[in-house]
Amino acid sequence: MNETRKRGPKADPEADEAIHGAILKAIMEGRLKAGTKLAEHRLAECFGVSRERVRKVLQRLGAERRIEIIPNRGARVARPSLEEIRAVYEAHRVLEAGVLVQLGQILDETVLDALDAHLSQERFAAERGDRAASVRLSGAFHLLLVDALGNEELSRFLRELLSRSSVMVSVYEPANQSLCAVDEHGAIVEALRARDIPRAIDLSRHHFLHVEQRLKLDADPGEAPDLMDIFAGAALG
Amino acid sequence: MNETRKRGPKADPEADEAIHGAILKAIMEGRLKAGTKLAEHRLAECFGVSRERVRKVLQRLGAERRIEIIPNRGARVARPSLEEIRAVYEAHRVLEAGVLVQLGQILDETVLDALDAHLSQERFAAERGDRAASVRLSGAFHLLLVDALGNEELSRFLRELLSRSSVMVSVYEPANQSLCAVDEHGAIVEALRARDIPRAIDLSRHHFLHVEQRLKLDADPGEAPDLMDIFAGAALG
DNA sequence: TAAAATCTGATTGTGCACATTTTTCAGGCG
DNA sequence: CGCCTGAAAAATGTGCACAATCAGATTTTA
Repeated sequence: MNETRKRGPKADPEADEAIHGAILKAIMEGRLKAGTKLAEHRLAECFGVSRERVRKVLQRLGAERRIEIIPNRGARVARPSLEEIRAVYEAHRVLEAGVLVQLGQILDETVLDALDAHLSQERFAAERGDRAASVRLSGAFHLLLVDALGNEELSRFLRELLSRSSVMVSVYEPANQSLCAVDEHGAIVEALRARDIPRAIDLSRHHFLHVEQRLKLDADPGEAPDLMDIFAGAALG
Repeated sequence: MNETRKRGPKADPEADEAIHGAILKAIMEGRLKAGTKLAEHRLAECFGVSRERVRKVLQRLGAERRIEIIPNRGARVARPSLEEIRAVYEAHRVLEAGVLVQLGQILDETVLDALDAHLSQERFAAERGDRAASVRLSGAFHLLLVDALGNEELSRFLRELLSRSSVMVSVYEPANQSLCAVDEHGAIVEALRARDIPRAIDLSRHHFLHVEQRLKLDADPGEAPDLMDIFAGAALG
């Protein structure tokens, strides 16, 4: 009785979570591009729920800075300015420096092995030329670093930053450049294995500055996509 | 015409912001203690607004992790476990390490002077034995460090962490101990002035470990305070 | 008498109707 | 041809009524 959709006015926190996750996933995967309008009634149709439920989820996404809500003008996927993008990348860079310092204190072989395993996946994706996988794994590398600390607060903050930069990629990044050079990730892991934290920080720093430099501005507004297509299979799933 | 309360069903984003700010301030100042029930109808009375408006604000505070919302059981001020507290302090410590690294790159006399001025205030408050001011200034010191970077993301994240630790203080900190020794703050500034970043990081690290060690667990539930008193002057202000 | 079950008052969750604002767009004017 | 004007249409914001659920008191039962 849990898998059938409940139409009645019963409390249903799972549906909220499902819709939140579906929209967030669509943003992360680039299917929802920056600036796309998120009309309440339309979304309600897509998911087959009431407008109020969509509304609540949008408010939450807004509080999480995932989307931008303008009073009386509705919600749209955040279209960050170049300044904001710089700030997000800088925040990630600063955070990672701190993470590396802390990693130097608690580093063990298990973490290093996990990082090595991840690097293999990254290299494999790069060899295949699988851009989608490369983008995903590139973000996952940095996530792996914070998750190694086992700190919920830091992990969540980085996830927030990553979800925002994923939007930026669709706006400011030319389509055919790889995001994070695998070699640079590898160098960081090497420095970590050698317990040379200052070098790891410096490598991380230049790695981010590299990525920031690659940002380019092409204010291509693009087409307004059909929400029905984007959330095709996700209706109450 | 802006200072009179508007009863009509007009859009009023300012009221939301005002209520959000009032509750947040009450939490930060320790007037709302951890675990306090935040009943919707009661709050609506306090602020003289509809229940839905309060509801929306509570949802937002929940998304910001300021309060805890349990389905069908309402909202209460978060009562973090000892584990969560440790995590928040650790997150602050890790973040500040990264901040210090970045500060080493952009540090100038203006920032150092601002820090010195702040230290004077802290010392003055400590001499007076003004505990309230000490607590406030102690948090402000760390805020000053991130704000020196001029990065909106980092500043907001730290503010979130601080608002959470301020709740913790009321739960786990014995009433009569000073929070951050001014000397430790001063030592960090000294290391910064000497451009000795590794030392600054180490000082910061031990400073936080110090504070963490001082945490004690006295699960005093306390009295249920009267919300009407707490938000006495804040009705639509 | 103590534990379990039930009932009741209070609180939270949801959909709906309506007010308000924004957007769209057709028509007229310079 | 472009631009302003204004009214219709669409979308958002809000309060209200009602349903569902929970906490505490009361009653029932072994």
